[in-house]
Amino acid sequence: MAPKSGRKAQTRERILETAARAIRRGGYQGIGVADIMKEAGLTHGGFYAHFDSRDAMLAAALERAGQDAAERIAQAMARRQAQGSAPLRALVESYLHDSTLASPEQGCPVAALASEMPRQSAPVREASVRRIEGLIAKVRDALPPEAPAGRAELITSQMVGALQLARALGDNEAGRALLAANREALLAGAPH
Amino acid sequence: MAPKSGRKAQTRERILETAARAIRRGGYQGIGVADIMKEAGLTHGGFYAHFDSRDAMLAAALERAGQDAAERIAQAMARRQAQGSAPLRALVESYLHDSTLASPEQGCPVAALASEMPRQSAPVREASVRRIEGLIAKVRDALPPEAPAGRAELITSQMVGALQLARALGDNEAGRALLAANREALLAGAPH
DNA sequence: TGTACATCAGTGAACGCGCGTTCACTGATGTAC
DNA sequence: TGTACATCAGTGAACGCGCGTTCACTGATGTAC
Repeated sequence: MAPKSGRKAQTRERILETAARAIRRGGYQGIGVADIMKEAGLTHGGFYAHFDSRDAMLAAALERAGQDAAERIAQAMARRQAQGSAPLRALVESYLHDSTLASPEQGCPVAALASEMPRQSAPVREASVRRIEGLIAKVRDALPPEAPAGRAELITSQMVGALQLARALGDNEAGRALLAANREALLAGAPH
Repeated sequence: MAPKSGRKAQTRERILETAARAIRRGGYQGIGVADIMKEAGLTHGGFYAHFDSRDAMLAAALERAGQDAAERIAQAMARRQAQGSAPLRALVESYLHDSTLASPEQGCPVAALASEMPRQSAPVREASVRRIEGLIAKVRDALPPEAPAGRAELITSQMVGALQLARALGDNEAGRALLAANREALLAGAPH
């Protein structure tokens, strides 16, 4: 693999960051090679100097989107934990915050893409599986060690489903009410 | 509107049923006008005698898919209730049955399409909102009347999220384990 | 019952367009001496 | 320090293809008398 610090590597990073946002905004099928290159300030012809195919780029962009979202969530959790919230509370309040309704392109790629995942090519599906497992692991880390087996899977399912349904209902009263109901249920009885 | 029993109306029904299966299998973007007409045994040119546009067909197909899925779930629930299951148990066991992993085209269109919904045209988004509300209402009907407000929204979020994540993990041990964990959690303490 | 005509559902060729991909080229950067 | 050449990242025109949509036409069905 080429060194990461050269000019070409920097350009590749820029394309990848653009794509990581684009797939969360428009879905796997919602954005084209030319769009992404243009948004990254380039012309479309250069694309294949950086990726073997559109599909290879999608897999890489998904991974990048996962890293980006994980960092953002970690920062939001840290702020809440610094103010005394328990880890699970910090996670749920961050993941299901009202502001996530309006900014899918900065949010969790699993929530943004879940129903499209089974229909992708093998490399993209494999990257999708890793993302889901990573998300479940992050939830598990926020649970107290005595939590029963399977608890992380449940919470992840509910959070992902809630965020998707809320977004489909819209950034309005209905969507926010569904989010709020899920937040409260997930936190019922949880420590501060 | 034209009479529903003529030859043309029958053909329209056939296209609609085909499309209702196709969008659950391939997503809103995964299937074209020509594909659907071919699968319905027709040539693509006739499509516009039945629908104003591809988009109008998508909205109608989503509604049809919802009716189809609602009927199937109602039948599966009835079989279980006849054997003594409480309504909620019958619903959860039907909705999250292992067999749903392999047959999205006969399943719930909300689970099949949720993450694509926010990106569709206004008519399709409106039809999507109606589908989600219909699903929540179906869950509410299965709950005992003393259930707290918001309970149907939670259960719906968890079921939709679980089915999507399980499908993305694949029709294998990982997917079935996630489904099973969610079934058990939703039924913990529920009456038979 | 039969004939002539009108209606109408479905056909298939054609359109304009946007997509993923390729490739010859350009201009900037780096290297040799 | 300067010149000549090689390397390389990015450009932009071009390709083949599939898509949604249109439309002149065909052949079957229905109606009038």
